[in-house]
Amino acid sequence: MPTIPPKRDLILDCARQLFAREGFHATGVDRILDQAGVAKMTLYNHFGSKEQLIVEVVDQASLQLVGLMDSWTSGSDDPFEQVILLFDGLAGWFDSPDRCGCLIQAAAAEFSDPDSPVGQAILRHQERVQAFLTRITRATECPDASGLAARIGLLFAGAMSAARICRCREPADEAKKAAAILLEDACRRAELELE
Amino acid sequence: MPTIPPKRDLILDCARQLFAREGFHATGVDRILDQAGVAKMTLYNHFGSKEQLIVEVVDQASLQLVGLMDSWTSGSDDPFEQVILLFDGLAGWFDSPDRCGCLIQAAAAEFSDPDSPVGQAILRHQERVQAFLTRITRATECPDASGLAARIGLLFAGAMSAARICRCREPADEAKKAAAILLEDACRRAELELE
DNA sequence: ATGAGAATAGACCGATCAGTCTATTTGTTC
DNA sequence: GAACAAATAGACTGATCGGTCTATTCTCAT
Repeated sequence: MPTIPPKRDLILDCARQLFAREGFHATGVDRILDQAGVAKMTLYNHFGSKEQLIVEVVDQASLQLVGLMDSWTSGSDDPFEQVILLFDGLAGWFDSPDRCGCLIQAAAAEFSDPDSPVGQAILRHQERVQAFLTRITRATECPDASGLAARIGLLFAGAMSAARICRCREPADEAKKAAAILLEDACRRAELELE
Repeated sequence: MPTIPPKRDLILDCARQLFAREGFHATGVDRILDQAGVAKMTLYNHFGSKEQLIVEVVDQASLQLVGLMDSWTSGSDDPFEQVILLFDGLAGWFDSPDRCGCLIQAAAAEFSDPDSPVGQAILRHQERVQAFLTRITRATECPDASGLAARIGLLFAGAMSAARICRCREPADEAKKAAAILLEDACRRAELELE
């Protein structure tokens, strides 16, 4: 017997797909039950409410995305190459046709109250991403690594937002160019200051 | 008698506020009617359906935003200064406490079908913004003005997306720095090629 | 004053919403 | 085989959804 019941993961997976495709408010609980082939009480015994289910879906999606970012960049130790790999990975991520944008951005659009449970989950994600990017930019040894990470994060978020609309990899490719320029510029300035 | 009935604009305004604050699916038609103090048939006589109302709200929000972008940048003819003014304007825009992100991004999150009427309105907005930014970057006389515009557009979208979560002007300020670097870099490369 | 078009209140429709409850069946472990 | 927890189907609740309909009132130009 698995420590985590498979039914629970099944519900989580189906909910994630439906939420991503149709939106959170537009997806009824019954639709999730149909898709998962699961009884209503099974869902409510596991999650208690639709809101709690959404929180867990958002948290799972966040961990999955940050995990992907980590695996994309694991091929190199050089921060410059890592940023390239990061946006290449993102571009590949958006190549899959069934993908419709970033689930966490969608959640942020539908749940604007930062004090709500869902809002808190979104904030947790934002911190995870920022911590990850800062870990990369700190290796450049240029000052203001967190500022540089924030700017690269903006490109990352912008690429996701644009990809939701155009449904292609071009935004990620364009963001890669921009991120490379920002990183190059930051390193150049750091060298100038050292002289 | 005004050519455009004031009741119609009142509905449009209330709907825009509620959609921005609560989301599109989460906002019922009745809530809009209460807020506007208007009878149900008045809304349906003017717009025909909730979906059509959403389309008009999105279109109005798009025209308003592009108009703002135009007014922010109208203080200068220099493309470099215009980009600075653009992100300064955006930062100021997000300073108002009642603002919760970009309505068009929220619409893109909730209506993922690009063929739907709402999806079409979102695409129209994207084209408007891209055309506006390209008009600015073309004045730099550097090659790939549209690519540069796309990259600045990513920063713009990223700043909006981040501001929805952190509810502050910092993302726009950070995006301004990044955009300045991108623009500077593009001009520098153009000069190098001329030599 | 009258006729017309716009707006009104509010009942009403079937569908769906999130969530609860019960009674039954299943699968696993002693 | 007995016991127990997990999952099942499905009826059910009250509320809300988007949308329709009717009958009445308001406003205003003729």
